Amino acid sequence: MRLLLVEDDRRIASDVASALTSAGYVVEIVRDGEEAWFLGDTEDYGAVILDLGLPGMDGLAVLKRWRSNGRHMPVLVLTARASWAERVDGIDAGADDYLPKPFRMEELLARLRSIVRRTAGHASSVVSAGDITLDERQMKVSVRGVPIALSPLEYRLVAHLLRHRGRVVSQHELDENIYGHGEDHDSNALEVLIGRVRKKLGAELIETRRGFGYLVPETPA
Amino acid sequence: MRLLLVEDDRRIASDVASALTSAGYVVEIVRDGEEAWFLGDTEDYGAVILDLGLPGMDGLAVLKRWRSNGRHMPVLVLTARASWAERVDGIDAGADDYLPKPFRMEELLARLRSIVRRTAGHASSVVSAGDITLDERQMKVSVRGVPIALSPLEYRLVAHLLRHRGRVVSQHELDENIYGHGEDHDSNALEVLIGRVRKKLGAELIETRRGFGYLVPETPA
DNA sequence: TGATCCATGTCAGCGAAATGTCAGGTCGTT
DNA sequence: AACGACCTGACATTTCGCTGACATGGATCA
Repeated sequence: MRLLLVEDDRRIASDVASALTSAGYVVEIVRDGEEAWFLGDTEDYGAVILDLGLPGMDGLAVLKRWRSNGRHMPVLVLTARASWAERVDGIDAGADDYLPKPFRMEELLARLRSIVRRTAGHASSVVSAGDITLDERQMKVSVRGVPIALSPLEYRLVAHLLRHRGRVVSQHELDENIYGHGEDHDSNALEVLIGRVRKKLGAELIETRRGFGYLVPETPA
Repeated sequence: MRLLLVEDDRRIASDVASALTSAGYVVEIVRDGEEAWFLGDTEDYGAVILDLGLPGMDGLAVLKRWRSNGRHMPVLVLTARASWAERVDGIDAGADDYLPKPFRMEELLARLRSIVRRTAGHASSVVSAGDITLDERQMKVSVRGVPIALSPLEYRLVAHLLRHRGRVVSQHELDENIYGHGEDHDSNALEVLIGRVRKKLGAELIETRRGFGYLVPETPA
């Protein structure tokens, strides 16, 4: 799962990021409120870990703007100031949970799992493109109603492409979202994966944009 | 909005009640588990604030009986004890949020707003999938009407999977909800448990989603 | 106290599924 | 045509989940 980590303290950011990474998440880090807002507004993250006390734009303001733009991803708020007033503000701004610094990494992981689980029902869980339907709750992919068995990696590939249908997705982005950060790329594993998915779901689903990446066309309503 | 406040300590009850009243809620107070259960079962409340440690009937038991009767109003549990195990018990019993004592009144209000905001859930006393029926009130599982004896862990497993039928449940989530701790996982105890349940209830009930978790398919009505 | 039962964890090994690797192919661009 | 990006099929390897057998440990009861 892809996470956005918003934290300006480099030391904390890298500690947290490495813990998250080894827990199997794919992590993007930003240190600035403006950029955090932009990414959270335009990209899809499974969850956001948001430090208050940021340069650029206040963390709570970022959160409120996301919420008022209809962005519902789970948000875990971190803060050094552990006053109850802040907790209240955070919850009212739309935070799903709240973690005062300093914290143990295990607790962060536990709370993260908790909010991800709790808000899992809110995601619109069925996406489709062309003949293909993806049910994220059941992790089931169907072609014209017929369920197709996909391996884990194949599923992640399809899920990511369908979530971002209508735009070109680079190989690098796919790498990051499907595998973790294993920098190998003298391998064509991704291409092989694409091939296998095409064989199962039909070659038309995924278009190749030579030199740029892959595209699942948006289906006109 | 009308609230039910279940709290046997008169001092706390009146403090909370006056705070709630001045926050605009209409509050009814009960001090006894039996009466709480009766009112919660027969009247409609926007939310319930439930203290554990009650005379008459244990708070968690009250909550469980509400839930198994199909009462799904948001419930905020107050407790002096806040261990992980308690939390798991509370969540299993159907609590929407937890607030450890002592607490700030503002935080109680914030959490109350929060659980009311996400009014969505539902819980009924009997769920079924395929040939399997789970009666949560009696903690009884049947296959085509024939009761099957399950061990405590087996029951928790089945109950969790059936409550969340129709979506893939990760091994980790099962771990957390069946056992109550975090990071042991170099054991295959859960897989063994799954195997035993399958032997008792039939292999078709639980599908394996390799790499992701398990799924009890939703049965079309 | 000891015998026994039941629930549960542990372990080793099996087999299938998943995934990576490689060695050519194909296709498009210059 | 030549180059590089991409595709494909075959094969090797690794991972994952299942199973049966055994160990442990607590509860119960004579």
